[in-house]
Amino acid sequence: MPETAARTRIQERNISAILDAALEVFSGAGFRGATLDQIARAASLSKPNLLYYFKSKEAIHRALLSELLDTWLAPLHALDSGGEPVDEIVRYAMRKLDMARELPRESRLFANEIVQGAPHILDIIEGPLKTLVDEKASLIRKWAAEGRISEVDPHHLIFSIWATTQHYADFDAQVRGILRPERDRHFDDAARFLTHLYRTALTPD
Amino acid sequence: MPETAARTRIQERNISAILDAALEVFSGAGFRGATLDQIARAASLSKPNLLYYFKSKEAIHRALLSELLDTWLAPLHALDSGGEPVDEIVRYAMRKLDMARELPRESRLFANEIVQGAPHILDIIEGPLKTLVDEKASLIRKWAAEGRISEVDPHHLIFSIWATTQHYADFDAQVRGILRPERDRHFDDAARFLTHLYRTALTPD
DNA sequence: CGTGATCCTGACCAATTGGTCAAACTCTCC
DNA sequence: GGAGAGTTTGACCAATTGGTCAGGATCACG
Repeated sequence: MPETAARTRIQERNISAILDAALEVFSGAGFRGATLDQIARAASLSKPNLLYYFKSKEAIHRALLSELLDTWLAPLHALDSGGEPVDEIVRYAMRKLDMARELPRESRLFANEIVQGAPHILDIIEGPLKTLVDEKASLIRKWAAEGRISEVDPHHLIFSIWATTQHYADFDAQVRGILRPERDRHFDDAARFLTHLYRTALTPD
Repeated sequence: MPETAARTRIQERNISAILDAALEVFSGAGFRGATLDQIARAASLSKPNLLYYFKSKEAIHRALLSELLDTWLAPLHALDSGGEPVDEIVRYAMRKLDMARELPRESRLFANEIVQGAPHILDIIEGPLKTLVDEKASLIRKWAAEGRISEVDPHHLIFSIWATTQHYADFDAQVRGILRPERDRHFDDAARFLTHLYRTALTPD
């Protein structure tokens, strides 16, 4: 665990192996449900070797969360004042839905964390995340004031987009259990449904 | 842990104290994150005394889930073919939102379980729950075929109602963190937003 | 090749956890 | 008030868990 700025090839490889293994384990079991042995096994390393790179279980978890936060919030950052408002919001929802499909482990990592009261990231939620959301909420409110989308509460609009899209990653077990024999094209169906939902609700008059 | 049919007053009191304590602890920490000591403390009982009433941690968890399942699905059961379709569905969403407000622990109990792959209730999801949902989906499809609501995928409509309403219980920490100083009337705002969302999306033409 | 830094491991540890058990206590009901 | 069922507990246990440590293996580099 040397604090040198540059990383050895070995460090590079092992640290990313650990983070990947940790993502797998933490996202499937939550912080407390995950064990260092599981992570070590998944990373093909010995437990003491894990602790050579990260000084504690918490340190791994913290590193994971902060590594992934930017990725996770990128789509909201990309919500731009440039385009056509309704399209812009629908495209945001679609981007989030894509992320639920392609990064389900990341989604579940945050879901686990937040369901249990967000003990490790409350400061981020109340700080940078709140700032970002408030900023985008202003934009949406402006669009509504200009009559370019219908009058909706921007915060709750954003929450509903998070909820409906992340649902397909976080509650995957339930979705699959209920859609059972009807094949795996359910992300396409979800995309169609959500597009309709938000387009009709946001289009003015 | 006598298997007698009728329950002593003491059994009555202690079993419900245990289930209430377990709901508190399991919903806040997940199955694996919860400990018997925590539950025992919350129920004001000794740990061996807990295990006198339930023979294992799993048994407590199982009892909780099955006790709460009916309550949890009642609103969907109540979705009736009688009323005006759009009202009926919007009222279903409102009932679910009320439950998120009044029974957040129950919501988080199920959320924890499902996020982690639903290991203890997969059979219920794939069995009775799927049956119920498929049945209500048929009803919704019928309404759409009759032109009384717009053409939407009924399964994804139901998922989106679950997602948007339970979000306020399951991700409460995040919602509160972001809405921070803006007071606690956010359930009313959510109700208004969701009513608009589903009413506009479901009203035909 | 050698040497210092980096990397890795087996053995070990203290704390926690789910669970057991025999003995003691307490309630109920005749 | 006493007998038997029902209730409670302290002491205990084996397994698991997060974490340490001294020493050995391996790498980079002059």
